[in-house]
Amino acid sequence: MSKSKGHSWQSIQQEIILRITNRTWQPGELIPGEAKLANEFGCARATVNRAMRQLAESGLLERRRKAGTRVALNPVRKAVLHIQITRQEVEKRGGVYRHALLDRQIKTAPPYITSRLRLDQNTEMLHLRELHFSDNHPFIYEDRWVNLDVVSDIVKVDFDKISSNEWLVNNAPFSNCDIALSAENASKTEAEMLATTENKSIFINDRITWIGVSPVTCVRLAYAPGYRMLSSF
Amino acid sequence: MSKSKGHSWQSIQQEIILRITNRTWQPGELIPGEAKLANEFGCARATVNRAMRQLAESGLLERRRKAGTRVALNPVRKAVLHIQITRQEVEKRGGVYRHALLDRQIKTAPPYITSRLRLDQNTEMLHLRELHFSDNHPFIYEDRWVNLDVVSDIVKVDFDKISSNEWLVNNAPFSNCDIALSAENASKTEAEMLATTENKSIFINDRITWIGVSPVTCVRLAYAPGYRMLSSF
DNA sequence: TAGTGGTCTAGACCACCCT
DNA sequence: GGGTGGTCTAGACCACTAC
Repeated sequence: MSKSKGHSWQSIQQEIILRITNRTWQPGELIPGEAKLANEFGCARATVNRAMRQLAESGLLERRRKAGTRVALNPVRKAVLHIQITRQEVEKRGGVYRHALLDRQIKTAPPYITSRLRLDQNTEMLHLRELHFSDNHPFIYEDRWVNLDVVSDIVKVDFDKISSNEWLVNNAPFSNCDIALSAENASKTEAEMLATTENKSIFINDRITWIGVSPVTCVRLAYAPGYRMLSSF
Repeated sequence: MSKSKGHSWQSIQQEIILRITNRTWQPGELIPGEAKLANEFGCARATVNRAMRQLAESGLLERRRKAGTRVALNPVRKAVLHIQITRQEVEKRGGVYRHALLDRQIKTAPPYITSRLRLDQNTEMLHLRELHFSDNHPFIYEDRWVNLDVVSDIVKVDFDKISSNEWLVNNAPFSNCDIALSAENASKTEAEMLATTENKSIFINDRITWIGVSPVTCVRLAYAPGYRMLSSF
């Protein structure tokens, strides 16, 4: 009964996890309500609520009003990806960061970009191509389109001094982001950029950021072979 | 001043996001404390706390006792991956799911497995190889090792009826999970399994689950070409 | 319609850590 | 030392939904 004066929501959460991994409470089973557990643990209902709410958010519990709380039967567990600026990603791995601007043009965006961004065809956008290095080895080849209607200041920026990635994060707030991770065979260009061979398998991170319903930028990151994106929960 | 009787934590959160995207509160800037905002919004401090705490968890704010709350300068944004059983993943995409057991043996695990799982060398483990189909096309080729010390019941299961993935999720609770996503060129075996050609780029999901400090299972999922893992925030 | 979770309040104490 | 966020409480009302 764990009469352990578990007066913090973390300790209550631990106890709940214990009973699930214990199989005291089995998958699919209805577990006691907030009031009952608050009583048992000798704490306020809000404290139990905080513990259980977080477990429900992470997918381990399923809660419905009136129906009560169950141990999730087919838990959709949620893993967290930490999205940070490339410089920080390199430095966190212990590398020395450097970036190079390859190309910078204001031009009409191709239809496959404008349609994904829900912009009119023939919209003028800023197109950037950059290379990010770690210890002087190519790490990421970046191909980016920027919506000038939202980020008009960007035309004045000197991208030899700061990467577009870093400038945008600091100067172009966004509210939403769509991410698609995939694997592709390197094109000839990508292979040259990343100092590898054509058709080598590379990790692709396609990202679109939005502020409200307006697209801010759309970027394709091609990682040098061997990259592993880590996550845990 | 938004005198809009914003009496829910969600509406307060929206207002905070608005002021950040507005640049009313700029990156790095100190924003008013909980008490002050509670006063302004006409709600309890706990309500403001709930709104800001969640924004801090998602990386948009940085909070420290005494120092106050700032708009994150280099926000480490957190995207969420939804990890679900393969059958659900296929069905959610509108496909008809089927799986096939290719191989099942209890044998000594190779060192590259035991060392990752922090198990003794020469530990006997259950090795499984399975194929998951979507609309009768190969979707995932799965290579799995299971720790029999933790999941001893598994030796009795008939994996023609249920995939190891689904059985484990329902019967072997875990507390932690490490995920590594990468891109690799298909080996000859993988190419045959996934009905593609050797060296084709495929998306790899390497996963280890733990219960406390004990490894439960370690699995390598190789997705058929064209797979995209989606996420957003 | 009754029971459950979701949320809000007003107040309180505490841990942390900047000044 | 004092100001800030982190948390807990006891109570309340509401929304949803299984029954």
